[in-house]
Amino acid sequence: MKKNAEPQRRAQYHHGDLKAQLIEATRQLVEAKGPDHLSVSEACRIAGVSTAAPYKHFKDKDDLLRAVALGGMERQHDQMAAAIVPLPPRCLERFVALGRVYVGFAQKEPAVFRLMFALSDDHADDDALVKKGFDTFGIVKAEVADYRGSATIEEADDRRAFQLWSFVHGLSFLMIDGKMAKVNLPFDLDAMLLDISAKVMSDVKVAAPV
Amino acid sequence: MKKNAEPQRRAQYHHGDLKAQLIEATRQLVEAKGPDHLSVSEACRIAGVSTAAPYKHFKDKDDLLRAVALGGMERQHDQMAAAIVPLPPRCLERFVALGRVYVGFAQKEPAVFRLMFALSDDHADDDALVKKGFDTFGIVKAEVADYRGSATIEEADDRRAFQLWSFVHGLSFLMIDGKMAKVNLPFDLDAMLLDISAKVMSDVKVAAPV
DNA sequence: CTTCAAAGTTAGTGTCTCTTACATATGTTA
DNA sequence: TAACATATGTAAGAGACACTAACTTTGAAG
Repeated sequence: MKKNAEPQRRAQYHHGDLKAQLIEATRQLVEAKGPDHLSVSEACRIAGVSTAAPYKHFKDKDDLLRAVALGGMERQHDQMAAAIVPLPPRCLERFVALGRVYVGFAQKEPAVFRLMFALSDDHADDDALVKKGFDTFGIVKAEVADYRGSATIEEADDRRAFQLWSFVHGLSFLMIDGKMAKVNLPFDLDAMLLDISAKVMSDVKVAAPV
Repeated sequence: MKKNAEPQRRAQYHHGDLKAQLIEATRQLVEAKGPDHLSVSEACRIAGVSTAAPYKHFKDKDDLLRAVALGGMERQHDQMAAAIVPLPPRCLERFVALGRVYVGFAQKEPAVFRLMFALSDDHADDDALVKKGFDTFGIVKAEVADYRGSATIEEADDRRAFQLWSFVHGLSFLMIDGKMAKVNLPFDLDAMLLDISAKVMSDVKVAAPV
């Protein structure tokens, strides 16, 4: 009854792409069992390496989880950036699209989504993570200013962008926590997003279209 | 060099109030180190009992953490219920007060706040947790209906209450994640809450005051 | 007083994270 | 091309932890 299968013999001593594969294996495990019940050992088993291998690539378990979180932030950012490209400028539909992507990401990868915002202490020290979050928020801020017909972001734009973000952020958490089911809303996400966007942007003086 | 101090000799064999004290010790540890880096063993050390003792009161570690979460939800609920008592009915200030308590709780007990919404899978099976969350949301719904001058909650009230909840929920998470600092908003919480309350409730036809 | 259940303890088992020392591959430079 | 430095892997093990099994103490009920 040998307990380990993979690690002893591989075609090549070097794995070739272990770092990326460890991140991917961990991502799957996080999604399957949650961040608290995953073990680095198990990710090693999936990747087919010894349990000491990860520590050549990551400082510790948290460092690995942070890499998973960063991957999530990049996917989220890219999806949001892509969602607004085909839409005509200066319409509320652009905010709806951003919100739909944000919420959709949380639903597709709930555990990663939580991870992106959950490891607060270590996150604050991770420059890549902070920067990526800042970039994503920048998309929203730019949209708010653009809706107003301006290329420069004013203080009121910050406030409105933050309101939009808070709303979809909270909405995402409540949805993946299953509060929706309990609360029993006859729920149309797009309508909700449109409604909230209109309300948040209701104090905007829209400049005459170009 | 004996490593353990307390467990071997206590005045009484039975602790008397171990369950409550374990919850409190765990709450402190969660707040100090986060849910991933806390150990039941350490909580035992604080409470002065052996490491096997908790399993007479809790099924496993998650069960203990869930008890901590439930305690948090009770405190949050009670604080919210108390906050609106002294305020005159049917004014936006009541929503501001609710939001202030919600966000304030998240700031005072950020780790517990996360815990209340983070263990989704197990949470859904915990009737006490689900019920308490439902009760708290009920406070908001009742306020929305009352603001409208009605004692019965309609579908539009559900929607508005959910919007308010989503907003403060997201705001809370963003604040405790330190996004505020990065985003650098010259931030007045009360003004923000009043603004968002007014916007969310802007489609309410307020009945003539009694 | 006896009995019993509740609530502790001790002594483990198996798993986990992470370290240390060593082995193997890769690229650079003499 | 040989030698070396560096990157990346393994094996073995220390120390902590979650949880279990079997035993002990205590208080209460009959």
